[in-house]
Amino acid sequence: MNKLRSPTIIDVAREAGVSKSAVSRALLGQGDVSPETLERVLAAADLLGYVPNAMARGLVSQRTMTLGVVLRDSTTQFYGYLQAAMQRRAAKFGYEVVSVTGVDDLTVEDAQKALRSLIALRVDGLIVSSAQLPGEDLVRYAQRVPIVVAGRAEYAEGIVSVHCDEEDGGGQIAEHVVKLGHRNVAVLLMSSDESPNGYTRGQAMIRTLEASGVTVHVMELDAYRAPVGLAVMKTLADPAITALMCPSDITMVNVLEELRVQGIPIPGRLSVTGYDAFGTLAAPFFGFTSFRLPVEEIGTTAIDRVIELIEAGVTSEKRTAIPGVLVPGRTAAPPRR
Amino acid sequence: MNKLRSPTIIDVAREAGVSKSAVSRALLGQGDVSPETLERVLAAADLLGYVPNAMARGLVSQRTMTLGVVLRDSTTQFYGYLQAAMQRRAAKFGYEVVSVTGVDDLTVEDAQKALRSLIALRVDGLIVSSAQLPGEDLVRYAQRVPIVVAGRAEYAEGIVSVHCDEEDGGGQIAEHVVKLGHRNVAVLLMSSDESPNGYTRGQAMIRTLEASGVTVHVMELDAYRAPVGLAVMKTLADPAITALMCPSDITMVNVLEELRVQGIPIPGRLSVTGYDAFGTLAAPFFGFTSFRLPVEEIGTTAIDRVIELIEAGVTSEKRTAIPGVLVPGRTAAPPRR
DNA sequence: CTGAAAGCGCTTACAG
DNA sequence: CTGAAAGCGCTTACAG
Repeated sequence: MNKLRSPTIIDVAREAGVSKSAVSRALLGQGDVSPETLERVLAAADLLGYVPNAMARGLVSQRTMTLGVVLRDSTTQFYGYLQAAMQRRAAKFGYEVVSVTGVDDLTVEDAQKALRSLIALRVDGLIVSSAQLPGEDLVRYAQRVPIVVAGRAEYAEGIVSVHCDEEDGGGQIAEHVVKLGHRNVAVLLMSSDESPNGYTRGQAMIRTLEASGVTVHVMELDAYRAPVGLAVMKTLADPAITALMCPSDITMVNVLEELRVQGIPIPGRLSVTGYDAFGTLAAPFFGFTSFRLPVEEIGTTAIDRVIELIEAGVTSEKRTAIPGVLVPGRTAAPPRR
Repeated sequence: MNKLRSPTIIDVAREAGVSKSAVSRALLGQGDVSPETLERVLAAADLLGYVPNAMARGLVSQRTMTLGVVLRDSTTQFYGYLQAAMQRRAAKFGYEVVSVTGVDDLTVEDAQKALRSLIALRVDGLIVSSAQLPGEDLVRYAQRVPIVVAGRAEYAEGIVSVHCDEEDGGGQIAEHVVKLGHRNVAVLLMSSDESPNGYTRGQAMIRTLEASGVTVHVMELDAYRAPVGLAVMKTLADPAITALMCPSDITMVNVLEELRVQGIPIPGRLSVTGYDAFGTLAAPFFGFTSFRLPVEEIGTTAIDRVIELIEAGVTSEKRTAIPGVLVPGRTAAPPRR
């Protein structure tokens, strides 16, 4: 555990018998160096286990080739998938991705702190995926560093966003329920504070159902993980209701547990739908009727946008809504006559 | 999108009408500053939206107060939970956590690249959670920067590790199966290359079963997500076998799907067990019989160890095995007579 | 093709 | 309590 001093460019230069300028050029592969110098530098660097100090490098070059990502909560699978997709895409362009995540849920304060530490690291670009951060906080920094919001639509001045087309998604899954023949449907609606996405998709469901002449029973919900007992009770109390639409797969699992405990047959007595359809809950075994969020494309596109911003200063699109895909399953079926 | 130059300490100094040394002292809160200077500096910094350049700061102070984390694959929930736990703990000590993740699966090469870029950032400590990275690669860097391996036991010289007590875990869940009365049990065993943890826990299951006089049928598996069709077929072909033990919940879900398609009643014809028991698959709705990995404690302890190493140069324990807890569920029951 | 010099934005002794 | 100076480890014009 004796802390060895990390070798610097000076050490490499001494070992190779050249100047540190030569080492820098050789390692960067830019500027001219003789083949012989190149070889000696490479050998010396390897021998010493030299890893260039990114701070010193970034300080002078004013570029870090690093993208910062603020994640709302890494325990939610969406963020894990997003992170992976971003990393994969960024690597293609030679950028590194470093991320800071919240725990349980990122408070506004946490998110601001995370944002600041990423800015302190002077990342070349920032991707924010946290519903909580107010747009104004972003605007303030967006003049200095390119910022892209991933996972929700952002309307603040000068902020680019990439998100799922919730209008389309909520509409598609509601249409699926309509086509199955349901005429009385309960919808669990998220509060818009807690989840703008959940709210938007819920409203889209409601609109689509109503447009088809379906009677809609709206039940409000505070959070994806909020208790659903009451909503389930109210749904079952009305024998006319034959389907229950949830704002997420997590919520759906909670609903299904309530129904299981009460011995309610699914989809016999009640059809149930979710939303998300990726990760472990998307396994065929569960057979959840859901709607797949295009998490991969959201990540990829967010990276593309931020790199456009970094390298060209402008972006091709200010807001990009990416469509997902309906996932029919075994939890929703035509209503029993 | 006009890229504004970020304000530097010089800008703040000018605005406050003091020297940059004074600004530095005021902002760091160390060294003496008059209350008046303090106030003016704070006001100026706030006005300008000053965020200290972490690179410049790190370059001179030789400390970054940042911990680097290499994650195998952020789409696996274990890593998401680990990341969150680490972040939470590190924040308590004033450290920031930045993580680099693999995609799908981190190759040795990816992991090395990730390690190097974190070292280039001159993080104060490193936590590696990737089964693939050879111990020797770690040893090489461990002389320079404290490294802790999280999630697997590491025996390489000078490397500290924190992991689940797989011996105990495999043993406990096997004992549960024994107590239920099974006398003929199939065990899906991971290859040790793919997953040292999976292999260790599998061996522990086998040992425990055999010690109780149970007949064990070992079936090898390449990966957690590998197809399980053949193993399930072989298990069902032998009517004496009444239980099937899986190395993870993910594998278990695949097994259950095979069984569902074939219409095999669970746990009537066959009891099935998993391993992991956190995240979405741990919801009561599923009722999986499993064993909970102490992911929270692994993360917390890993952070504690790396901070000990950074601040004291030594650690209280070289290898820490943390026990998990048995989660009885509805997928395992006494065998049908 | 090469090296000496300046400078990136900070912190930290060091005088005063 | 304050500011001038040195220096962290690099890159980048600039002469040669």
